[in-house]
Amino acid sequence: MQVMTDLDTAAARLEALGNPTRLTIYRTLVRAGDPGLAVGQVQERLGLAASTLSHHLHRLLIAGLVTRERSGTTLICRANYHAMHELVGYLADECCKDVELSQPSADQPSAACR
Amino acid sequence: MQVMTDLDTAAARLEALGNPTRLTIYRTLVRAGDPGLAVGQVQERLGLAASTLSHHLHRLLIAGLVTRERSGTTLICRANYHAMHELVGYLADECCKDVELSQPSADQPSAACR
DNA sequence: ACTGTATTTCCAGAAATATCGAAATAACGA
DNA sequence: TCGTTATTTCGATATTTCTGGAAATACAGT
Repeated sequence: MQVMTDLDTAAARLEALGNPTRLTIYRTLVRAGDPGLAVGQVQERLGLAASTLSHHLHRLLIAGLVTRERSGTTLICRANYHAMHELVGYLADECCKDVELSQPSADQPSAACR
Repeated sequence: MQVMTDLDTAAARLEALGNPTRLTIYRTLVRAGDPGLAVGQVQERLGLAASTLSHHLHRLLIAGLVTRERSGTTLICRANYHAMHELVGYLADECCKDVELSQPSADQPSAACR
């Protein structure tokens, strides 16, 4: 697994997920799994204004956490597991060495969790 | 490990970490390890205005990601590994079932990562 | 009590964010 | 090309966030 080295990238993804509405959207897409969901289906499930949803999806998209693919007039959205995995890997490196193994840092190793 | 069930709590922690300055502060505290760092030491290392640093530390504090303890006139800050571990666990449950095991959800299981 | 050090709180301004309705765009089918 | 459906972009407003200087608070030592 490729370790995310860019702190700003990690921060951008954390910020993208750090909004209850967007985290709910992301969660919905994760649970939808491989087939993904059309924008309209997400809107239906969450009851957001179309423009609001579009705005949040855009944020998730530019953060790399969601991918989109056109299928006719509808756009299919999917959670990008790779980006999330990178992010979790980054957090694990920063804190919880026991969740994911990583190259030892020059600094003193962080204490084990729990 | 206790699974974090509150989406809003997760979002609050993600938001707290989703700012480059705060992520840097948090990272600094993680690397400082068990002895922690005084607020002034963090300020010294990162070169922030005292009030700005105080503001960000407060955000991390109320998110539960950092703990503080007074030692004389200085306040010692430490990364709260438990909170981070909970957060990583939550993200893993939402996305990457292969990082952490969790109770199966009623919805269809999310696809494996990578 | 007074002084010095460490840190927070208060204040204010600039910038970013969240929300939603209305209008615009994209793609399909007839 | 026209109409319909799906989605985004635009515009506008209310709220929140980020930043840092100045003042206030907390503690220790004398």
